[in-house]
Amino acid sequence: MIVVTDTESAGSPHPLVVIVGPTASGKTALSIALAQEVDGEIVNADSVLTYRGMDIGSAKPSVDERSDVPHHLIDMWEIDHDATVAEFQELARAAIKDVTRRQKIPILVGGSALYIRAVIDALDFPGTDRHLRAKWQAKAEEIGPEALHRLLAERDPVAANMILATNHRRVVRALEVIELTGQPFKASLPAYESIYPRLLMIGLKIDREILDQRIEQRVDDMWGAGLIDEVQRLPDLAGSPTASRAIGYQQVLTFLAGECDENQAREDTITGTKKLARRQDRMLHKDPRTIWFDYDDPQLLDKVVSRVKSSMDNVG
RNA sequence: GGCAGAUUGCCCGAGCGGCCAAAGGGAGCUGACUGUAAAUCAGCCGUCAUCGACUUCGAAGGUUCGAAUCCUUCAUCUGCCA
Repeated sequence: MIVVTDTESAGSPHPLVVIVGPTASGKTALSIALAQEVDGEIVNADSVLTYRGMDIGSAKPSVDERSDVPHHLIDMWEIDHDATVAEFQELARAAIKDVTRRQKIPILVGGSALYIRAVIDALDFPGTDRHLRAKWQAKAEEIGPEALHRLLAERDPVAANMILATNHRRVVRALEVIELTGQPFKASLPAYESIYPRLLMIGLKIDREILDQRIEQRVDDMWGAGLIDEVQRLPDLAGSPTASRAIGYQQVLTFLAGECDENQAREDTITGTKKLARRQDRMLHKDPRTIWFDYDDPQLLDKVVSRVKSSMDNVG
């Protein structure tokens, strides 16, 4: 297991603060307010915020908000960049190191458990190879999913046992990794043990009914703010394998392609966002390290600030 | 006012005498996850429950061994005629 060395974090009085919660739970507001209180800097852990030009549909913090507090890993990629967790992991760890070195508190903010865990836990990604992946994808279409799964079973019975044949994407990925590394595909996530010894995880808890209302409101606001225009200003979006999948963008692209009407796209965005938020929430709740607070607790900021401060006092 | 057609579970929608608790889809709930994760996939989804039992297909009656499916009346909605 990788452990961050003393000079990087362990001996530092600065913890790594992580703020998690489903989409529309108020992470952005909390993280900015917290950063101002404790002299922190924000490290984004959201895959869509990394893209330049995707502002409205990603609910990206505004330029104003970002001028109050330094933000890292936002707007760092062009639309046609293939996002990968492996690359993100490296950049995020480097950003945290940099913030810590400057004696500021890094605040990692995101809704995807995999992205958060990629940064804070001992995950080692084998990387990707476009050609290998394309090759296996083609193979999948050629011989069909069952045959592909049988191939996987020959090469790595353990992985095949853990991956359903119907989950083409994971089967393809497993075959890709096996060929890339020459090693079996490790198909299970590690324990919830951070490589950052001074970790404080804060979760925002929100009732689903209220969350749904906020999502509806948020999507309506996005429409009013010109999400469709934004998509039209991004000619590369449709061809991008990762950016085009973002909720809201995906639906607007479908509308612009003439495959549904505008209202349908708006409604699909709402339900898509609700599903996303639920999935995020369920996954996030499995992490036993997270300390949960009500999203609308009037003392929220005070409580979180005092957690952060007490974790700093406890040094040594 | 006259003629024709509809009414199915949270929503859409198939079913047109037994094989129907009722296809399929959506929504919802839950789970998996070293990947592209705002992705991908799986299970559950009338009620209670172990096989099993019980209440459903606009409402009320009727025909039949047996009805979501046939008949009658009522209610609501939709087309054509006035």
